[in-house]
Amino acid sequence: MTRNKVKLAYITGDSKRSITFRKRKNGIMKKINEISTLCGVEACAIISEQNSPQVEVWPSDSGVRSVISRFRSLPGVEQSKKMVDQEVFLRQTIGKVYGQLKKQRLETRKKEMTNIIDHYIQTVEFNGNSMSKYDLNDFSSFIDENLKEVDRKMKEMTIKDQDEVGNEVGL
Amino acid sequence: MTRNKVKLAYITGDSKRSITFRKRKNGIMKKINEISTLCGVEACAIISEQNSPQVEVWPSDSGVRSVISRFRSLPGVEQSKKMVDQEVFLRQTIGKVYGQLKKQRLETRKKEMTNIIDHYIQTVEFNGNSMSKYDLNDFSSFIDENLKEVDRKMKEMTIKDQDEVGNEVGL
DNA sequence: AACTATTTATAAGA
DNA sequence: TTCTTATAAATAGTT
Repeated sequence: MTRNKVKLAYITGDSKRSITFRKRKNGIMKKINEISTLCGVEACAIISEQNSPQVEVWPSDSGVRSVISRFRSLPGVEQSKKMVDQEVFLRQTIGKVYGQLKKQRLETRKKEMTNIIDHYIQTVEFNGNSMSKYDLNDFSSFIDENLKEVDRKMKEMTIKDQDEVGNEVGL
Repeated sequence: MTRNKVKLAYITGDSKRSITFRKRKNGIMKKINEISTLCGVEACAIISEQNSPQVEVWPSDSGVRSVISRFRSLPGVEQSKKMVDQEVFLRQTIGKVYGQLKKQRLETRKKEMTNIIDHYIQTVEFNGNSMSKYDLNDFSSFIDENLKEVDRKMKEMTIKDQDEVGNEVGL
């Protein structure tokens, strides 16, 4: 897709395939986060590791998801209108405490993800095979990359602007 | 991301959000298929519909996935080498019978997806809520779009070349 | 891991 | 809604 157009077929070169896998997996995870934030929907991707039964799950932010989920369970509300309010409120709240949360966020998110993945592993049979193994390594690197960008942006801004940063990074 | 740069925050306009949702969902599904084909991995995305508990699952082709899955369960093989052979064989075989399958493919794929979704719904609790409803409408439109492209390409080619088409469409 | 030349995705507009 | 098009984003090959 760039220096050359790539033919849509299995990449036989191990090194080339690994690089493509890592790049594209990150791209998909980014887009999962984006559609979740932009459209207020729950979304995740499940991508197996190469040459192993290990499975990678990328959930959208679990806090946002659980709020949306609880909101949806309210009986008889005008959901589409209220959802907007809920979202606005959620983002403002997150923005206000963002400074405090920043340092703890990496560890917290890892734990959330571990819980979510455990939940899947306990309950999902994927493609007919029970999932019994998983790997958090790639989550970590993806998170690290995102946090770097967030930290850079935070340095340029005042406290007053931080709820906007919260939005930008899809928190 | 194009005529204007879009801010990563919830889109409050219903119409705009719907359009973005549909476009981006298709984009993600396309990329899921691509990474699956390019890297020989199992992949799927689970995206909820807006304002509803309905869930959309886009599996990579279930036939390919089950073959890969069975291959992986073989004990003590050099998986990375054999996987290449397996993939090549799989693609050639699919290519050879592609002409025959073409007409039945839409219906078959819908059934496969129904089965997969049913499997998820029976076994997954998603975000703490049991998933009990789903919607195949968007699958149909996505499939229809793809089939259109496939059919167009098929008309330009001889039987001899069809295994290549099989590759191109990620079959 | 970082860099760019290109391809691809997509927001607006028709 | 579908198509078009200008621009943003993703990414293949390279360093």
